[in-house]
Amino acid sequence: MRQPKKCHHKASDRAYVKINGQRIYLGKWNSQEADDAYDRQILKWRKAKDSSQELTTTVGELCLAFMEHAEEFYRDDAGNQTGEANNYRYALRPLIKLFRNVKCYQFGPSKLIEVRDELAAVHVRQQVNNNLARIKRVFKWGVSQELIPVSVFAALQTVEGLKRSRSKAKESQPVLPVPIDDFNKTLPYLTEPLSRMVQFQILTGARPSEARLLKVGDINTEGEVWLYKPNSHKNKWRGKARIICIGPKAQAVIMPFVEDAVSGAQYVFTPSDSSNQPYSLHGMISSISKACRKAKVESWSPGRLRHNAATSINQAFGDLDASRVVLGHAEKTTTEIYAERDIQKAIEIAKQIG
DNA sequence: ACTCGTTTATGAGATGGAGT
DNA sequence: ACTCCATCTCATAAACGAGT
Repeated sequence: MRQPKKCHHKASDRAYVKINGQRIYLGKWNSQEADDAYDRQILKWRKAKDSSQELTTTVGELCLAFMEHAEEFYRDDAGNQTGEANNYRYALRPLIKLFRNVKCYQFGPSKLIEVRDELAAVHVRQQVNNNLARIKRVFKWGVSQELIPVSVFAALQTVEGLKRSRSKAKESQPVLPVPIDDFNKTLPYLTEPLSRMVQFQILTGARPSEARLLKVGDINTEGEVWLYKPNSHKNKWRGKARIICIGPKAQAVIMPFVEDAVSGAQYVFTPSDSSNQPYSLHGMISSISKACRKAKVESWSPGRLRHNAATSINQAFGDLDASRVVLGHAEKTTTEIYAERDIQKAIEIAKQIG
C-alpha cells in the first residue's frame, strides 16, 4: 500500500492527509507545524499497517518468504548454493504440511511440539533437533523482517530439543572405518581413476570432495612431501586453512595421472568418459557401492576412509595429535570422534580372546 | 550440549557412449 | 538396434565440524 500523500486544501490554505478515507487537517500549508503533524500521522499509519501485517502473515507465507531469502543467502564465494537452502526446504516440509494456513501469531509452542513429534517419527534425534532449530530460525528471521511479532518467536524458543534416551526418536549409529579386507577386495572392481582416488584417500585422510576436486596445479611438488591446498573445503567459510600432505605412497598412487596431465587445470581423477570434469560426489559413491556388490562385500562409502586414516595414524604414532594434524581438525575433541573407534575395536577383540 | 553451518550417504532409476 | 556399463540425477537422510 502506498504511503498517503500530503495534500493542499486550497480553500483554507491548509495541509491535510487522507488516511482510511478520513481527512485529517494538519495546519497551515507549508508550515513547520503541518510538516511535523504529517510525519506523526504517517508514523501512526505505518505502525498500524505493520502490525496488521504482523498479524496476518501465515505460516505458509512466512516459509515462502524465508525460502526466497535462503536461496540467495546460502552461497559460497563462487556464488554457488551450498545446500543449506535445501536443508531448510526439507526441514520446513512438515511445518507447512501441518500448519500452512495458520496465522503465525497463533502458532505457539504446542504446535511446534506437534511438528517436532512429526520429525521424530522419521528422523534420527540429532536431525530432529537440527531441523527444529531451523524452524525456530525461520521465525526469528520473520521477526527481523517485521513479518511477525517477536512474542511468537520468544514463545517458540521455549521448546527444547529432544534429549538422549528420553525421546521416541532413534539414535544415530557411529561411523566406523572400512574393514581393510573389504577395501582391498573392492579395488579390482573399480575403474582405474576411482581405485586410485580411494587409495589416495585412505593414505592421506582427504575428504571425498578434497580428493575429487584435486587439480594437478594445486599440488606443490617441491618438497619430499607434496602439499595440496584445496581451494574449497568444508571450513573455508569460517576462514580456516586446509593443507593435505601427500607422502611417498600417496604420490605413487597419483603419479601416473600427474605425469600424464597436460595442464595444471586438469583434474587428477576424472571419469573415463569425460574430458576434464571431476567426478560428481554421488557418482563416485554409487560407483563404489556397485563395486562392493560385485566384490560381495558390505558396501562402504568414501567418507569412512577418513576414519581409516585417523585410526591407522593413531595406531602408528600412538598419538591423537598426529591424527588431528593430518585430518586438519582445529579441536582435539573432533578427532576423538574418530579415535573412539579404537575402543570399539578393543571391545571386539576382547570378546574373542576372552 | 547447543547453535549454525557444510558435507556426505543411500537407493532407485535415468542417461549416454562403447561394444556387439 | 540392442545391451552393457560407468556414472549421474533426484529426493532426502545423516554425519562432520567450529565455536561457545
